[in-house]
Parts: sequence; structure tokens; C-alpha cells
Amino acid sequence: MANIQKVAKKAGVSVATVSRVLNNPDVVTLKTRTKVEQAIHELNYEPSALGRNLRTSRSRLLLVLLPSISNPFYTEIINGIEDTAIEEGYNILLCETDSNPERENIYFNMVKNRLAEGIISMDPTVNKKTLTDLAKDYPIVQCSEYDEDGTICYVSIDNELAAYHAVRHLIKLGHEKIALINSDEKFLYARERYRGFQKAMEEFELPIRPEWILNMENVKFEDGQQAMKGLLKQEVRPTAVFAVSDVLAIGALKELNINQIRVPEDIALVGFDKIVFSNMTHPTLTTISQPMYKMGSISANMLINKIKGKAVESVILEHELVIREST
Amino acid sequence: MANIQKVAKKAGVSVATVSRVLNNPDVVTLKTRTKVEQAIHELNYEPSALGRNLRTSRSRLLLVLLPSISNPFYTEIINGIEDTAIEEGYNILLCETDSNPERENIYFNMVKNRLAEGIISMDPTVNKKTLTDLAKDYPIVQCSEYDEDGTICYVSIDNELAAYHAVRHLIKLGHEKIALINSDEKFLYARERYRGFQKAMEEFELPIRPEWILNMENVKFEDGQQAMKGLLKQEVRPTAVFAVSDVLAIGALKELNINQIRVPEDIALVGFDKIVFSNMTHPTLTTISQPMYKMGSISANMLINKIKGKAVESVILEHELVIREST
DNA sequence: CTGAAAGCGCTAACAT
DNA sequence: ATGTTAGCGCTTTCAG
Repeated sequence: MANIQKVAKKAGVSVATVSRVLNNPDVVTLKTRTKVEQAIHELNYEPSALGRNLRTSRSRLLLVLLPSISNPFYTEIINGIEDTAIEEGYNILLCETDSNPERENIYFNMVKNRLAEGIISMDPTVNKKTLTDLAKDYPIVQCSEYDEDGTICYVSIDNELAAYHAVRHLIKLGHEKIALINSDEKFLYARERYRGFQKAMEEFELPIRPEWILNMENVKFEDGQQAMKGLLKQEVRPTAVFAVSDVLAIGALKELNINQIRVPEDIALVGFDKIVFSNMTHPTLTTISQPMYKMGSISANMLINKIKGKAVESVILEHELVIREST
Repeated sequence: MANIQKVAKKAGVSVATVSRVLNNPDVVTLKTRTKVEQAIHELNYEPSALGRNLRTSRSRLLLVLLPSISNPFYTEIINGIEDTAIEEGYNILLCETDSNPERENIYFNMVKNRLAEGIISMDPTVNKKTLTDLAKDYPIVQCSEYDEDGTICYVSIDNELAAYHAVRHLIKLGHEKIALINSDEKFLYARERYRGFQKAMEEFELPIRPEWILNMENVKFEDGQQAMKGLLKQEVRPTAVFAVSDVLAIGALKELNINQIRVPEDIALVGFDKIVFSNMTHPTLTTISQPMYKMGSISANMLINKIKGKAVESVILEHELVIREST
């Protein structure tokens, strides 16, 4: 395989000149430049990123941590991250942690040993202590996630306000018996969205019935279905349900369909995230839209700025209530 | 930042010994080893993968090319690839090409300039010529894809046979008026699945009506919905539809639901891929299941063997017809 | 404008 | 068992 030496020899110049042609062509005379380019072409030479990276001690690689790529919530964010990263000359490495600390460690080590230059964490299950420690020495930002002490920069929406808007929407439609399908309260966003729910209910002086607050361990379709099954079994049924993610809502909708319960006539349903599939259900799902692409793009910019040594600040973006057929 | 030199100095040994402690601890006496480990710990030293990679000229990185990560079809395959890769000490870089040749080139260059050691291509839109050329010099395998001249190793199912099984299933249920929602015939799998459809229809002496063969440009939900819209407008309606992907089928189902057409009573529907969603629709979708995890895992193994210089052979895996509510 | 040479951090052959 | 040293492929001063 051709290397810079061979190109230099063939072109009758020094390796330094070849390097200049590659990185800083303007400082080389047209004549030598064409000579070098000719040699590069003839030898089919491709500069080794390995050598370059070692020399410049930069890998141009960013890590994106997420629990599972199969969660459609992340796809649009990733697009935002990727586009921005590529624009800035970085590539991204999608890292599925499966909420497994061992996996996490593999990826943390990649930034420790310089294989990657920074991390965008979207994993709510990640060990915050580890992450915070790592953030002291390496560029790290969080996307659609943050910890309460907030030492790590993040981009997110106002989860409490968004949940408040979702529930207020149901209340304004006349609903008084509203259930909440939440995820595990170990997640900050789950606690925040609960608070939004609570705030709306209290504001309109509606009772919160504990048996209608369901905390699911996972955020898969089956969990939403399971939750709805639980709600339908109860003596008094709610007339509206707010699920803190579309995936949960779609699972819940499945159970409603199975039981031939009309949506929204019998039970209204609001999701969260506006994933693509939420528009393919029958009926289509009312949901909260997060500016996912933008979140991704901003978090990538934040990280790259951090890598460059610039100061960065956390950002809170606007959400939007998207009213569709399910309410 | 601590490097191997500093560790060596602190431990009072040579850099070679430090390297040995890292890579080949058995050949070092316990006494010096503990000394070195102590120094490593005190300096908080992490070996630089950059230096190591340059020296060994291996990056331990594999590229996975796919048109879009938002397509749920790929997620399980990726899991299979990733698990196997990590087991073998490799990491994977998920590369979204968006069917954009420029993007492709970025990733092709990563393997040319040694940033990655090989490619698993799952992109049907990739330029086969470019890929074949690259495959002459670099380790490349294809997953759930292959080109007809077949110079590149692949793992796939028998698309024609699978489609044949799907359609035969409909015929055995008594259907005679069967439509096909296909993707663009520029894709080999589209042509193969059409052949399977054709074979079943001919075997049972059923007519193929050209106006019931729809070739969609993309494979998104909307395309499936669009296709079904087209079918419903026709004078004579089919009683069954085979869609070559679940995403298309789910879009089609959406349109059926909108028009209150009963599935499977009025129109039966078969998909392809068994994506997670296909079990969340109402009714649940009959579909062809590919052994996706296994395909991923095998393709990763194939690639790694290729990198190691071993001979590898293409593999065709079994599919399975999963009968659910939509037929 | 170009060349010589140092060196990024590491591994491995060779020497002791 | 450990040390010495060359060198992976490149970029970047410093001279000229």
C-alpha cells in the first residue's frame, strides 16, 4: 500500500511537500503540486488517517450514547447530530448501551484512549456519577437528558411544561378522569412529566387517583399495552390517558383496539415524541412534538464547540402539541 | 496527559515493559508488574489507541452501511452485527448513506485510509460498481443484499422463495385476486420478490393484472398508503395484497382502516420483514420473518474472517411465514 | 517555496 | 525477564 514516502519519491519531492499538497495546497507552486498530484494518482495513494490522527491527536470521531437504536424516538435526533457532525468534519459512532454498564465502559474508554473526541449522551440509564466524572476531563454533552445538579451541558425541552400542555389539552376537551402511563420514576423526565400532569390536574381541581398512575419499567410497546390492560380492569375507567411516550401510547392503543373501545369517543389518548409511526396508527395519535432534528443538531454543535475549547451553555427548546384524531 | 513514557519513568522501567504489562502481562514478573500497575493507576494513564492503531495498523472499527437507521428493518440486524463485533474486539460505525453517493464516499474513504478495517453493506442503493471495485482491495461483505454477478460475499434469504410462500399462503386461503405492492425494480430483492409472486400465481393459474402490480419509489409508510389508495380507486378491487415490506404493508393498512375496509374479511394483507410494529397494528400483520439477528451476526463473522484473511462463503438463510390476524 | 528532521504514542524484534 | 531501539505514516517547526 502506497504511503507518503513513496509518493514523495515518485514525485521527486520531500514528504513535507506531499503533506502540504494534501493539507495546504496554496503554499505549493502549481508545478510541484501537479507533479505530486500526478504521483498520488498513479500510486492510488490514500493518506492514512491513522498516522494523521496520531500526529494531530485527533480522531474526528464523536460518540453518541443511546440505550437502543430501535427506539424510533432517537432516529430524527441522530439525523440532526450526524448532519451537523459531518458538516464540521466529524463522524459519529452510534453506541447502543442496552443500559448495560459494561457496554458503557467500552465506550467511555474509547474517549479516554483518544479513539473518540467527545460524547453526546442520550441515555437516561447511564450512570450519572461516571458520566459526571468523565465530563471533568473530556468533552461531554447530554441530549434530551440532563441531571439535576447540571454540571454537564445539555439540550432538552421543558418536560414539565410539555406534559402540562398535554394534560391541559385533555382537560379543556372536558375530560376529568385522566390516567397517566409513565415510565420509571428513576428517570428525571418521568418525574418531570409527572409534575406537569400534577400541575394541570391541580390547576383545574381534578383529583389524581393513584391507581391511574402507572409506572412502567420499560418503554416498549408491550409495556403500554400492559398498562392499558391494567387500566381497563379497574372498576372506574378513565376517559382519557396521557402516555409519556408514543411507543407506550401505541401499545395502549393496541389494547383499546383489541377491546373495541373507541378512540377518542370512549377513551382519548395523548402520546409524546411524535415518532413517525404515531401518524400510521388508527386513529392517528395526538402527541407532543419535540424539535428532534434541532436537538440533535444543537447538541452536536455544543459538543464540537466544547472540543474546540469554547464555552457552551445548556439550551431548552420549544415543544409543540400536535392535535390529531385520538383526542 | 500521561503517556507510556511517563508511566515507564515513574515505575522505573522501560516503555517496553509497560507495553508488556498492558498487552502481555504474563511475561512480566509479578513484582515489576505491580510497580507498573501502580504507576498506571497513579498517573491515571490510559493507553492511546491512536498510537497503538498506527503501530499495528488496525483500527478495530467496522463500517455498517445502510440507507437509513429509521428503517426498523435494520435494527435487529444491527444488534446481531454489534454483539458479534464486540465479542471479537471490534466496534461498529453505523453509516447512514441516505442513498447519497457523496455520503457513501465519505465512508468508503474511511476504509481506504485505514480508519476502518472493513464494510458490511446493507444498502441496496449503493453503487455496485464502486462497491465491487473497493471489494478488490478491502474486506467487504453484504447483508440482506447481493449483486447478481456475486463477486462480493453476502448473507441473505431466498427472496423469491419467501415471496412465493407469502403469495401461496394467500392463494391457499382462497384468494384469486391478489395485488402486489413492490418497491422499485432497480432493487434486486424487488425483482426477486416479484418473481416469487409470479411463480405462485402461475403455478395456481391465476392471472397477473398489471394494474395490480405497484412499484413504489420509496419504502416509507406513505408509499404504502399511496399504493393502497391507488388500488382502492380501481374498478375491480383485489381481495388480497402482498406488500414486499412491513412498512409498506402498514401504510396500506392505514388506508384500509381509514376507508373502513375490514382486514382480512374484505382485503387480506401480507407484509415482509416482521418488524416490531407489525405486531402493534390492528389487526396484526401476517408477514415473512427473516432471521435478522442471525443475519447480522453471520455477516459480522464473515467480515472479520475476511479481515483475518480467511476464505469465506456466501450464506442463504431460512425464512418463515408468520401467520397473524391480517390473513 | 521546499527540504530535513523531530516526534506524536505505541509495539515488537533484537539484544542482554 | 527486561531494556534498547526502530519505525508505523503523518504533520510541523526550523532552515535554507
